[in-house]
Amino acid sequence: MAISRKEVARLAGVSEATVSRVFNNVGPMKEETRERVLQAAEQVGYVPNALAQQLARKKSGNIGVILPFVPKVHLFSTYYFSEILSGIGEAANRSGYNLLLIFREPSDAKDYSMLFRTQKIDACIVLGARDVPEERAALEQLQAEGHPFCLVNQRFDGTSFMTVDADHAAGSREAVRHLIASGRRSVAFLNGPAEYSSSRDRLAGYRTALRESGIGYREELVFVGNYSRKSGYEQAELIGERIRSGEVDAVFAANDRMAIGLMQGLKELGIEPGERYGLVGYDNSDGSRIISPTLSTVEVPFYEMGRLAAEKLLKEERKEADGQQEDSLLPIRFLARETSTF
Amino acid sequence: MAISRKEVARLAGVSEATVSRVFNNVGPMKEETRERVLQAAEQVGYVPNALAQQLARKKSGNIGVILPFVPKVHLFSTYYFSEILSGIGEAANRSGYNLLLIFREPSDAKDYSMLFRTQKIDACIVLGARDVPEERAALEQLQAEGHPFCLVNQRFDGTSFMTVDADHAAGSREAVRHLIASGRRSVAFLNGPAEYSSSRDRLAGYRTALRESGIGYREELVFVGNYSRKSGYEQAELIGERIRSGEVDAVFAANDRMAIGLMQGLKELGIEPGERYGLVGYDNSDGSRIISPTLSTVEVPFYEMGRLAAEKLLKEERKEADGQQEDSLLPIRFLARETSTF
DNA sequence: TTGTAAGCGTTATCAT
DNA sequence: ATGATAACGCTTACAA
Repeated sequence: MAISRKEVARLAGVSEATVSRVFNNVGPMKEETRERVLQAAEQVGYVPNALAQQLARKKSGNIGVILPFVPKVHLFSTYYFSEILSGIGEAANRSGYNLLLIFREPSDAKDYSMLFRTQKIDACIVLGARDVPEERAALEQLQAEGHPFCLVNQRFDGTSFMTVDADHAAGSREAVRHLIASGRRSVAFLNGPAEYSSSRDRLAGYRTALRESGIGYREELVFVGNYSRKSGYEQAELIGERIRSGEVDAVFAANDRMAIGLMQGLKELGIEPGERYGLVGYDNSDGSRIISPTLSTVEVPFYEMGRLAAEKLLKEERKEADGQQEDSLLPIRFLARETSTF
Repeated sequence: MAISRKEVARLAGVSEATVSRVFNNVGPMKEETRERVLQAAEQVGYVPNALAQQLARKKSGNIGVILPFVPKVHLFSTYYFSEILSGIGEAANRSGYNLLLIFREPSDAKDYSMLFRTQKIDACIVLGARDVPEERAALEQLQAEGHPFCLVNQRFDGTSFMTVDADHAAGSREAVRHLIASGRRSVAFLNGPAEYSSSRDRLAGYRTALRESGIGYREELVFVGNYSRKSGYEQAELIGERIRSGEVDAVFAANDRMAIGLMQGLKELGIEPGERYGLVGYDNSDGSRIISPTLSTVEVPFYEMGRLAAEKLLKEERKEADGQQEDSLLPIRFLARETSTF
């Protein structure tokens, strides 16, 4: 059994309350008493019991991180989650919070509220959310019940959910502008599902860039995958035809994985990126540097986004936030590489 | 404030103890009482407070997962951790355990023991451990204090730590055998740091394969990187020379990242894999399929390893283990792809 | 500056 | 089959 305050108190000749005070560094206390307690604690190897603290404080000290359960995942980039998670970890660590990992099984009902009501977590960060009724309902419930949470890389229109997002419209606009500026005339767009706000943002950026260049938007040049490499690969035939016919001379893909899949598919059809067609991906994933020719892409500050989400949440926990915090979009950076160069 | 047993008890006209019994499904009880309680709970929206349960049970219900803190990580494969983590998640979820993520900062002293003594976790899984004195000491302390833990993909010789590992010696042996069988005569080995047992296992497998083929082991054909792509890239010059001189006609790399780095470095020197030299990596990472030519590699069941580690631990928690569980090595699978084919 | 004692919301033992 | 009640180990008024 563990050593408790009691023995420390007895050994130091003080009350249990005093031991607590010393360990919480609260209230005034004689330096001598302090040292006596600390020494006694050291002697018996006492450390406060976190469970008891949590119960007494009514705080678990845990931040829940909800992320899609993706065994054998190749849907999302693992890079994406690793970076965000590390960012969250850094901020949480620094504030003495722990991270409770929660895999959101596709099957089970999204009842995030339960995590709060059972006091397992004090706040949570939701990754990989989609704008579907089920998810919206779950988040609205959280908000209604006053539980602090923050979304990363996903906004829900018409709500006031706390969110950390990057400026995907700007990133996409730049990517497409680059393609046009380098002489491409007809840029196809391989987007992801519209349930992700980031997909919608990218579409907006794509359209903006076209408009700014006086190029008409043509719906038949917009293709949709699911962000997996396979889904990019599968569009190769269709898009390849357009390239052959000269109808398309560049593709902007909503992420690197799809871009890479597409690139591989087109290659099998004998169509190489660069001269033949310009290609830009999105995420600056490891793969984009590995593939040959190297993939032009857009860098997203995932790590920063995770860190920021945790910091916002923690700030609110400490009540430092007066209601609204500004909801700015983090800047992205376009990276020109070989696939978009002649 | 949260609703507690009290109100439920009052509303159902029973004692608080009875409410607990119903929720824990313990002891005999009249079906009618049961329903009355459940209904009352439903009515006021009662859910048991996890913190109170944990304190009373002296169990946090958390499994700690310790992993290296790797911001902007490109040292370890994120694929590696994602897979293992998902596997752990599946097993833990199924048993009602939560995952507490703990980033091991390179700087701070490894005091895993504290996590147990404060009762934050009931058991833990250590990822990415290295066989260095500091780490050994921390783990030995855990064992001495009787805290259950399990290592994944890393063994410590001379200890009886619970471990889940894959048969890297066999995997490496097969990889090298394949290279030799396909006509290569002089296989260099680009290994990772010896603090990882998996590096040492691979070396053993490499040597076994050579011996079995009657080829002498030559230390000067063994190179060491740190598992990063960069470290593979940096060996290109040295290894390239050997290839040019005909001293080396194949390379077995201890992971895909180094293999890919090396491959890129050699390419810049005008040396292409396949005909010129055979190359085999290790991990079957995404990159191995993305790169061109595709990288022959060895598949490791990371997901399974994570799942197994959690299951072993949970079995012990439930005292189902009679001391020793068998410590078998999970099988790996060699995948021949383009870089090792003529 | 320190002690006393009332929670915190359960679990689990012992009666009844 | 159910009720009382003592832990669990801490935080935090309130008293002294």
